[in-house]
Amino acid sequence: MRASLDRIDFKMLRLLQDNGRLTNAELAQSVVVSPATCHRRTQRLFDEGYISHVRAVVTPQKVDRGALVMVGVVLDRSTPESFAEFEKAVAKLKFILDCHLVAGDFDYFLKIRVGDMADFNRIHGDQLIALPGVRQTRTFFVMKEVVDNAPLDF
Amino acid sequence: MRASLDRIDFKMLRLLQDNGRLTNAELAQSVVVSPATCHRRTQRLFDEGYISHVRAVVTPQKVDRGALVMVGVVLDRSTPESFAEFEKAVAKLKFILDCHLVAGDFDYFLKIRVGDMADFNRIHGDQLIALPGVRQTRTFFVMKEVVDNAPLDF
DNA sequence: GATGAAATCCGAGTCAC
DNA sequence: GTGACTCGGATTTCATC
Repeated sequence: MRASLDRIDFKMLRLLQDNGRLTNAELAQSVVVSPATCHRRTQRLFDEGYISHVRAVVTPQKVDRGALVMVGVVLDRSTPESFAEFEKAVAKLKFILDCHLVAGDFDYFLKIRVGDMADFNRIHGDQLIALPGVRQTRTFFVMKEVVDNAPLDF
Repeated sequence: MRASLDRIDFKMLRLLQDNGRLTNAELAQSVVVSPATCHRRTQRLFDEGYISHVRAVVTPQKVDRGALVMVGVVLDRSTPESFAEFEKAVAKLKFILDCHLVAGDFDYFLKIRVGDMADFNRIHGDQLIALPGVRQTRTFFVMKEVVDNAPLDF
């Protein structure tokens, strides 16, 4: 089997990233191969992990998750155990969309979606500062989402 | 037409968010309605904007975009014109996945994906500090992606 | 090892109720 | 909201290169 992607595979990836509902027949037409070949290639993109999954993107504002907040977190101690404990606890909080260990003034950056500022303040007091090992947090309310989760450019 | 979503609609939204490739027939079974009803409800979720689009999620590491960087940006001036100009320029840079206007120590937060640190350093020098009105940037390299773009919990 | 044509099967989309 | 129907796409097989 071919080791990497050719021009057609990349085009398929981009098309599917833009529209995950494309039918195999449409995709085949767009990249000018037969439906059978297109189907096999698409399978491969999934099987080999180029596409991890397909997601219907839900509009946050429509399901009462219109408020976005970025939070910088500093832990008490910078030990592997401390990090592990924090990360384990974060995974359970479903309102946390991103959690990244970073180099710089913070240990972690969180991206959080909630209904509104009141929600966030309650959650912050109840759940964020209660996370294991948290020394301090810095909250950045998002006032305008200029670009959110743009497609990958490759 | 019903003004909001019932329990079945919410379940469909969650299922489609988890797997955008679900067939209408499968979805209908999962929520225990007929395929015809399920089809109409799904249509509505799209037509009324509950689902904005469907995306195949491409694995960044597989397409040489394995490096993630968060960048805080401070502008020279806090005028609407300055903001508008900055935002317009940001929209053209495809390696910027998120750009949010925030309240706090920064004006904007960016989330950026590139191939590696060398890529980022070149881009930072060439394109980020060259963005209109940028006074300073603070870079946070992501050392570990604990959670990235988790599904929305609603 | 990959391709396209053809054949089968099954779901999407529509209509009447 | 359901059931039935038609059409077209998904998926497999197979011959070919």
